[in-house]
Amino acid sequence: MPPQRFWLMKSEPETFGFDDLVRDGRTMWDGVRNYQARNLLRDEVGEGDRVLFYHSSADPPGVAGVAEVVRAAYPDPTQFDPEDPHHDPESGRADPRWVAVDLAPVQKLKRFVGLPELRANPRLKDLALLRRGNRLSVQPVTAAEFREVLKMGDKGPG
DNA sequence: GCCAACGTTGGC
DNA sequence: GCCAACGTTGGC
Repeated sequence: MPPQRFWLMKSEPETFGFDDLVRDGRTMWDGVRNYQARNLLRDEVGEGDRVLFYHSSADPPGVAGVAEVVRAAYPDPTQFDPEDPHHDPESGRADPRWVAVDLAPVQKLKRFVGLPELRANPRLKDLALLRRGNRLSVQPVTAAEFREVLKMGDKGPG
């Protein structure tokens, strides 16, 4: 078994938030249409990896919980569906362009860790999420960064 | 609603 | 291969 790795994945809570993941028990994390993110999903993200579930375009934005990758990359079915907003008419079933993974909830953080708080933590200064202009919907997180965010979410600020 | 940042597209 | 135009992301 490959070593467990750590990621941050974004979701818009108005569409699908961490509480929805807890309710459903499992979800297909789909709709990635960026090549850099696709390559990470396809080549690097593996079953058993741990995920910081980040609420983007949200009020407030931040990390809501921890998820686990329960199925590694497979063809994202939404790319073939003409009714789906993520439909890609140029992707064919013989050579699918986009992939999805499945996630399951591990734990909701005791306390939501908002973006300003992440920014304020010097231990997270290299977090990919905080780099200027970053828009990737899946990003690598180091084990130390992952632990740090969990720690922040386990108790009060400061 | 605004706008900065970034990716993609397409004319040349 | 360059680069302007355009679309999207996402915080504020």
